[in-house]
Amino acid sequence: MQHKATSEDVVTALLSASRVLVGVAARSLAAVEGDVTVTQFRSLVVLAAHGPMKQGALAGHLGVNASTAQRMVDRLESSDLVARRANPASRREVLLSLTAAGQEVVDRVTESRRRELQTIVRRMPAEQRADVVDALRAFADAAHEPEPVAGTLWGWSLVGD
Amino acid sequence: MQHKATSEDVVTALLSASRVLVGVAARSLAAVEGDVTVTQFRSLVVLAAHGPMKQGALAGHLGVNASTAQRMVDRLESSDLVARRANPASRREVLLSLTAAGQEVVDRVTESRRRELQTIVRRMPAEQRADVVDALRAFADAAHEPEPVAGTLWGWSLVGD
DNA sequence: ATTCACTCGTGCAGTATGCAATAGTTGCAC
DNA sequence: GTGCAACTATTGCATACTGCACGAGTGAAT
Repeated sequence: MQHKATSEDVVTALLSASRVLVGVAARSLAAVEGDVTVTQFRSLVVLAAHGPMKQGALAGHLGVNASTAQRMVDRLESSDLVARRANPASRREVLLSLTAAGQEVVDRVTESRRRELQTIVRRMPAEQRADVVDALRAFADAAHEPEPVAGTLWGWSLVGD
Repeated sequence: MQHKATSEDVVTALLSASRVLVGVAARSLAAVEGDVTVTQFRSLVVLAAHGPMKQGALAGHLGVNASTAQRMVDRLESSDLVARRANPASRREVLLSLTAAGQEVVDRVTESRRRELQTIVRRMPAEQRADVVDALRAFADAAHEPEPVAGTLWGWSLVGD
């Protein structure tokens, strides 16, 4: 069983594993669910990862239309999760940044996700963990650690970014 | 490096791998994008996997409100991807089933996804593939192959189901 | 016959999404 | 300096997704 793994087998295993990973991500977001939508959360993650940016840049990272970002930021601003401030250098730009509350949402979700994954991992025999790391690393390498998934629908920036 | 994998390492590797998997899924859906929305596609997948069912059942599988399913089916019916037919046994039920066109959409996306994963897997050294299978299987097992992810937001039924 | 549970359908409200058009800002060429 | 082109944010319009609440038809149990 160790020697004859067809790529079909691998693909099947990958699909199976992604079901789990996605379930984890979904639950971790639901866990903090304080009205924060998926897309809204994606925005928060991008801002947390890359720091303050223009609205257009955010739209680019999310792979959505500028107008979509526009109105999402409207709502995030209302919820006090994101702050708009004028760019002193150029009056036509608006700089977005996370508020403390926004940062806190990101932290809570991330924490929840890591905790749940830890729980699963601890159920695995310790000797096998090293194999998982190697295997997944090999997979990710083979995949090229992909282009930033332009225009993604899911923006799994969620899962890391 | 083979002997001391902390669960932190594993979690990190998992997060990294999920980025890849999600990217694949996103692209495979975009590839066929003929107006079909994410949610709509999820519906098609569920129907393809479990066969004809009532609207309420579909809503349950998707983890959405019955009214959401209701109107989504309205649109899928307009697009001729799903057919409503009365259940002869009980006049209060409506049975949903995939049309040929609907089945074809599912097939195309699935095919695209598998093909892309295959491409990645083939880039990996063959000896390592067996490890990946074992590792991912162990992970999925440890995760319990989760409860149908009730109320999922992402419904990665997408990825298999 | 009445009551209760199940199903589907609809109205209402809020969010997300894209395309197109508008308006203010900036830089560059002339 | 005037004017044009590019950049940025914003708004209008149309559609889709989402949940909650309510209504209507159907079926089953008492």
